[in-house]
Amino acid sequence: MKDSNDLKKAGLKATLPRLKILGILENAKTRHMTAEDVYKSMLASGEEAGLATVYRVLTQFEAAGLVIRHNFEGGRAVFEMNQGHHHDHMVCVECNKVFEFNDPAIEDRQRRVAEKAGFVMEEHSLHIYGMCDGMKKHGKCSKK
Amino acid sequence: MKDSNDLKKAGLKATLPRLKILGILENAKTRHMTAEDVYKSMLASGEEAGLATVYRVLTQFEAAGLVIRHNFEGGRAVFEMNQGHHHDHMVCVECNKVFEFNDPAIEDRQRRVAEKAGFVMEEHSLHIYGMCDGMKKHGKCSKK
DNA sequence: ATGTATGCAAAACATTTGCACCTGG
DNA sequence: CCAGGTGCAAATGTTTTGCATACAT
Repeated sequence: MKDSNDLKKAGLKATLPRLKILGILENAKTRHMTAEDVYKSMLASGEEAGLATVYRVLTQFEAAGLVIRHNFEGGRAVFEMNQGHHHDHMVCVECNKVFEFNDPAIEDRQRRVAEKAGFVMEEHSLHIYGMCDGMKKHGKCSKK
Repeated sequence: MKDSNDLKKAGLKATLPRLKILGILENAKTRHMTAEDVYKSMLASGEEAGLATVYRVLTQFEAAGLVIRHNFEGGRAVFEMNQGHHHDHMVCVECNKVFEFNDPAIEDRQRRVAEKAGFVMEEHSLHIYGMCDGMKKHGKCSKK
């Protein structure tokens, strides 16, 4: 659970908007939110806020390693708290729900592939798009 | 090697801009091009062309399965001819060069992961970002 | 002919930036 | 107090769309 100390460690003043955004990302039911999602959540909780600030703060948090930005298909970026352990994502094309997973075998093979190509891997992302379980079973997902 | 027949099969008239774009994508030295790349290439070969048309045609080609669109990091989409066989990508963050690879073990694990989660996979993308061999060896890549 | 495509300009988005005002330490 | 942060509005960059004209069949 991050707090104002983590912000200071990152060289960022513990301002109200930043603390608020941190809280939203930590307590969100959906761990993966767009900048707009965060912005709306701030407004909803009666907070003065500008969308530009949300973007600025999220970008700073990303640089500080506090959050991770993902570019899934569909144009808008989504952000999630960085929990320290790498994982990949499955995204439901029906309800947009995001599922996390980690497969050591895949991670290992990726390392090998990069190495064999003389490639210095900095980061990697694996996205699986499809239809989630809820959609299959009930004809629709939570969101749709 | 696709031609006007493939366009007709896709329900698209064999117009000059479409044939030209098809040719550019097939013969490009760099298999992965942005819409702007294609547009500039058309102008360079003395073709009347609008960027909007390039986007429209590429989108139609994608829908027809003729080309594949990728959303790498960095905002702009890149397109490549669909050669029929799925592959993943390594992108050099220095020179933007794109390398293709295919690892059966990874493909297999992905299928398993999705299956175990009750997920009906429609597509998947694996992107490795890092520094390519040329960059490591010569201090710079072709493009930079 | 005639339904489609095209080019241009304007619109639509997501995201970033300039700037005057505000605020945390 | 004062550097850094914020909100707002305007700018940016990419992709999409409306519309009158041009083209393939």
